[in-house]
Amino acid sequence: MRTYLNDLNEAQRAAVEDFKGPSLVIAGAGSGKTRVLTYRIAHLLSHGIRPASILALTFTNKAAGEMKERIGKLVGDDLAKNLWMGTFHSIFARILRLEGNLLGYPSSYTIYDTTDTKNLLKIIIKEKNLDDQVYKGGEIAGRISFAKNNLITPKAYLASNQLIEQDKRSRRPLIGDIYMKYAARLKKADAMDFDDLLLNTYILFRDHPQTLEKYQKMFSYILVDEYQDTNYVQYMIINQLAAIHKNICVVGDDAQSIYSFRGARIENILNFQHDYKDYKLFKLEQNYRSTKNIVDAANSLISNNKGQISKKIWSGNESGEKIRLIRAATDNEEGFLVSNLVQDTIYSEQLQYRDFAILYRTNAQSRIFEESLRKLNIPYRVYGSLSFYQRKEIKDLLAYFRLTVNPFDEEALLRIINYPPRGIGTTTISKLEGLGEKTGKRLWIILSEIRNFTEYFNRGTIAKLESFYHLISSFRKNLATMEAFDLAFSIAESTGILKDLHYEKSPENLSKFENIQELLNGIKEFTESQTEGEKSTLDTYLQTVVLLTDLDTDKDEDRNKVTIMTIHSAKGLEFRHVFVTGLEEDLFPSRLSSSTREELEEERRLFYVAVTRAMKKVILTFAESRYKWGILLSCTPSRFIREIDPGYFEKPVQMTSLNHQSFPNGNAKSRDVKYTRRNFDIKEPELKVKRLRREKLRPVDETLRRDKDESSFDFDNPSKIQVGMEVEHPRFGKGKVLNIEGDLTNKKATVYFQTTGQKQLLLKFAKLRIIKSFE
DNA sequence: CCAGATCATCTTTTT
DNA sequence: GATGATCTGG
Repeated sequence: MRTYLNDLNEAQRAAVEDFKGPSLVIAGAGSGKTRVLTYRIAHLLSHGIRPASILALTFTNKAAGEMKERIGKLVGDDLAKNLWMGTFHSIFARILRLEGNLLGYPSSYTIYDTTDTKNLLKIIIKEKNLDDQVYKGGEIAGRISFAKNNLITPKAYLASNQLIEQDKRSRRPLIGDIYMKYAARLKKADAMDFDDLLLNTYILFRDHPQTLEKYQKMFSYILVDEYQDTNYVQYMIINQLAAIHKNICVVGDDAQSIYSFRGARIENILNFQHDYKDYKLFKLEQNYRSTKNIVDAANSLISNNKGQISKKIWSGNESGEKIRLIRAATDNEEGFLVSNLVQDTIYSEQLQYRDFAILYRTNAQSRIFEESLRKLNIPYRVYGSLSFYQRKEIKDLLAYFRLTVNPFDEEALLRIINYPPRGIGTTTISKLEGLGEKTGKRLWIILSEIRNFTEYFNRGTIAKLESFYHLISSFRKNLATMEAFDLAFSIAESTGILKDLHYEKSPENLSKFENIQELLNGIKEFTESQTEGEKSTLDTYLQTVVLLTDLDTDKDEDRNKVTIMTIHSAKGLEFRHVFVTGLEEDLFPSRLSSSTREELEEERRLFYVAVTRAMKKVILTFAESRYKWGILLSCTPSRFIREIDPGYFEKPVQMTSLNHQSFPNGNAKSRDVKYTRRNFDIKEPELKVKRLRREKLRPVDETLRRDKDESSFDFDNPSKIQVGMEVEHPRFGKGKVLNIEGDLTNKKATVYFQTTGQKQLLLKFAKLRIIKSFE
């Protein structure tokens, strides 16, 4: 039983054994951070501390699940099961289910995801008759999120001169009002967004001292993972909870702070010593994961950043292989080279698919790797991108579930009131919304007394609305008694969603049908996983499902697959071989994060995270040209490649050459990869059909499109455009026409042009403005 | 009111 | 290229 301490090195062991009082664990990449956390918790448990008095906050649900499993193996599942362990959001959601009535929320409140939030904001912006070009849903959502993460309520927002001034300067003075309205609408719908889960928990504890005290006493030990990525609210809540016992252990690595865009404050970890004077510091500096070469390369990269906690990460492993750098001509070739290299390596080194990860900066890059892997019949799993739960058919069905659990959930109601089509159109819906505004009543209430509104709706419409009301009501009757799966299945069936998709067997519908099946299977699994006595009704299912990400729902059959994901989602994971792709200026580092030093340093930390995921081998790739918004443009290799000391690369690389288009003497040439013996007779039914359909839709996708602003674009006489002419693209600037393919007079042509600026762009596109013509 | 077609906008990163 | 918003003819 006590032998587990022998699994740890000295620093780890100290951090595990010394569990009283505040401690700060600075844990470099691969230094056994998770191991320290799990063993520390196991250690607490083996000292007789009750599991229910331990609060462990992790970054993903998956991390929590794995940790629980490992703790279970050390000290027994029955102990591990009762730990309070999960993400900030899921733990606080749970507390708000229990205590939210103090703030006026029922325990069946709904959690709005990002899409719901944006939709609601769009509605509000429309209602206020504001220009949706100035007030864009996403940006307003970001602003409101920023406010919530900094404990600024709508009232406080409107009272803050500074914020109002900022908004005025950005010509959006009414954001505060939108925020106020938004908060009211959420409340009216008994709903919270992601940020509310944190903000409301803070408010709950602030305004209800007896409740705070209950949890302060209950959680005698608090552990926080990835502390460098906590934001202000999270920080405040942790401090609230830890105030009595002060047995708080935070673990993190300032070099891996990559979430400032959602309010994470790297200072939280830097200031821990001020917050808890008698803190103990533990530094884990030995990297067990990666080879010497990888660790040293990562160190040489991160040393380009200024402010960090001083530490020396080192590896006692073999020196290992050097980093490979691969240049590809296009993004497509990048996918091709990477996939082939994966396959070759699997053969030559006898590896498994799961040993490989392909990482990138933006989700949009996933498609190409999917296609190229599919062509080679390599199984893969994409994480993130369009999360399973974000798909239309899934959201539709979930909306029925949500409405059944919480009929005031307006987003859900509006989503499905006419899906599948039941003759309730936009006119009716906007009348309903207008009534809702006017009377202050929730839409569901209006529906319930729809017969009183004969002056607004005609008889037919009233009948339709009433039957919708009865449909949902009939589900609600079964809510308390029926099992989650049975109810879900009967909803999917009686709404006609299942039949609809099954009836017409187009490939899209088939995949939708399968997705819905998968969702239902998930619910089935959920029903079965619930222990005896626990209710497995639909509302308990919904409570967990919103906060799940793809990462959390790993299945056995997914285990031996190549992993494709953003670097952000790769945090905390490790793979034998890691491809870091798309290493080009304006992509990685992102164009939007290249303006200030702080932003650039965060991008660099992100790259650091990417490289340190690898155990044995790192492969960096970049393309010389890439499609973006359907436009081909040429790219410059990322500065980050040059920031790694050249000595860590496979062949000496003349770094200066990276500034230019060409590459020196055979370095990492595309032909380094053999791909002659591949055959391509592969099955990819989905893809082909999809392509055909698209082509039907758009027989000529290189159509020269007519711009609305005809005065500034010379399309009345497109034949004027000639090779050699100087032209201007609204986004990419001035350039020269290189080549024209197709028929200009019929406005069906591709115009290639090269910009004259410092960057060489090659565009294939539509909108051109002539600056100087060939007279 | 609806379905299909066309337009418009978009890309960081996530709980 | 892909999604959601908007237009159009039935």
